[in-house]
Amino acid sequence: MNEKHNILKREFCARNTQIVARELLGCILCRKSGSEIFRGKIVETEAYVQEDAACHAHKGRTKRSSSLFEQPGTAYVYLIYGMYNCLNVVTDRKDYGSGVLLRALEPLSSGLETNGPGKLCRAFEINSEVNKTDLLNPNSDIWIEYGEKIPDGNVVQTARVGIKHNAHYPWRFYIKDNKWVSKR
DNA sequence: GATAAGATGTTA
DNA sequence: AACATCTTATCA
Repeated sequence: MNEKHNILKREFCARNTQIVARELLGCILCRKSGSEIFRGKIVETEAYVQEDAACHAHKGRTKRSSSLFEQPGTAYVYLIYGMYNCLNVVTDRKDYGSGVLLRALEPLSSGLETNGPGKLCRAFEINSEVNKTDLLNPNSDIWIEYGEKIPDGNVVQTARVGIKHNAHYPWRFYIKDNKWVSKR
């Protein structure tokens, strides 16, 4: 039996970015490291689209943002403040710059105690090598599986974190009362 | 080629 | 509230 049978379908990511950000809550990010597989439930996300000045794809395709224009389900990893990586899932459609930032996970394997996008990537050994890999490919060392469905009553939608432009947009989603959601 | 700013996290 | 730390974008 294939341990990756529950991987997300391409159509899941090929939708409106805010929908994907909402639906990704409860899904499982998986990372293979050697013979071990680490899993974490996604509990906090943020949506970024091309029209949004806070999005790295806002000014069009650049060397850094080019991943955001790949097909839905592609990973976009970038370095922030010279020391932390952040992981995005590309959404919507090819050649349109949009994605969902994964901000926090609930650890389902030990040793993954994290909160916040930077530590998340440190724990999962996500670096520039992961950039532009396909998160929906069963042969990849990192992928996303379907998890539990989060009812609307347990989803909180608020403003995004740590940005200057359009900071009031309520494009951040997290699971209510979940201990692993980042603070700030 | 130089420079400022940044989707963060830790420390005081 | 300061700071660590470096790539990218945006000038010149």
